[in-house]
Amino acid sequence: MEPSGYEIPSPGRLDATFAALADPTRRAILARLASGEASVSELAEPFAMSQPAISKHLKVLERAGLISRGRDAQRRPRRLEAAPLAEATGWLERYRQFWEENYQALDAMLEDLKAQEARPPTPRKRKKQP
Amino acid sequence: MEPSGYEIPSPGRLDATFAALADPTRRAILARLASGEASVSELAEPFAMSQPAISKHLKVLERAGLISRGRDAQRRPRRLEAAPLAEATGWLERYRQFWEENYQALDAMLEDLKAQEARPPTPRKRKKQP
DNA sequence: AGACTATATAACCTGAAGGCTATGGAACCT
DNA sequence: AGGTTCCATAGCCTTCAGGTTATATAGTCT
Repeated sequence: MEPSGYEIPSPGRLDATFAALADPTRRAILARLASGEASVSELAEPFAMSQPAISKHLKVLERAGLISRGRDAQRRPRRLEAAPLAEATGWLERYRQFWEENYQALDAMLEDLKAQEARPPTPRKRKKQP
Repeated sequence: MEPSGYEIPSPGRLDATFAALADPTRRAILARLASGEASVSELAEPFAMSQPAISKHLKVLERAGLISRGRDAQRRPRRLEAAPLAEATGWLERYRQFWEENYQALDAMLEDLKAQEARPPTPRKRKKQP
C-alpha cells in the first residue's frame, strides 16, 4: 500500500502540526501547494531566503506529515498531505461552538446597546460574588 | 472600552496562535478553560510542573489573545478568549476540501483525538540530572 | 503588624529553531 | 566527459522556548 498517507494520530503529531503552522513561510508554502505540486525552487522563488532555508522548512512540514516528496528527474516536487490539517481542524472543532456562542453574545450585546440608546441611562455598579 | 480583548487579526497573530497551540500543556489548559474560568493554581494542579512554568504558559496564551485575566481577591482567574481560535479555524477552512473528499475514517480520527487530548499530556522529556 | 496564600518576576540553563555559507551528489544535457 | 541544474547536508551562529529555583508583590486573615 502506497502513500494514502493515513497515520494514526498521536498527541505528538498535533504538536508538530501546530508548530509547523506557526511559521508564516510554511503557511505560505502550504497555500502554494494547495493549488498543486511544486518543485523546491518553485516554492523558494517568492521568498527572500536562501534555498537551504526553504529546504529546512520543507523538512519541518514533511516531518509533520503535511507534505510528501515525489520525484520528477532532478526535481523533488512536494505535494500537500492534508490529513494533519484535518486533525488540527478536529481539535479546533471543539471550540467552534464556543466562539459561535461568543459572537451570538456579542450580537445580543449590540442589540441591547441599541435598545438602551433610546432609553434613560441606567447607572452601573460593579459587584462581587458571594 | 476595555473588555473582551478583541484585537484585529494580523498575520502575526496567526503565528502566535498556532505557536501557542503547539504545546500540549497549553492545549490542555485551553481544554480546561473551555469548561469555565479557573485560577492559576487550579490550572497548574494537573501538571508535573512548577507554578512559574505554568505562569509562563499562561503568559504565552495571553499574548496570543487566547485567554484573559480576571480578578477575584488574590486570584487571577483565566478565561478562554476564543476569537484567535476562530481565526485559526478560518485559516484551516481553506483546506477542508482536501481531506473531506477522501475520508470516512475522519470520524474515527476525531474520536481518537478527543480521547487522547482529554488526558493531561505525557510528562516532558527529562534529559540529564544535575 | 505579621503570617499565610496566590501569583508574578528574575536569573539561569539547555536545547532547538531558523537563518547563513559552503559543499556534496544525483540527474540531465551537450 | 564535463558542465549545469536541482536539491540536500554539514557546520556555524544567534535567538528564543521551556523548564528550573529563588524571591518579590499583592491580597486576606488573625
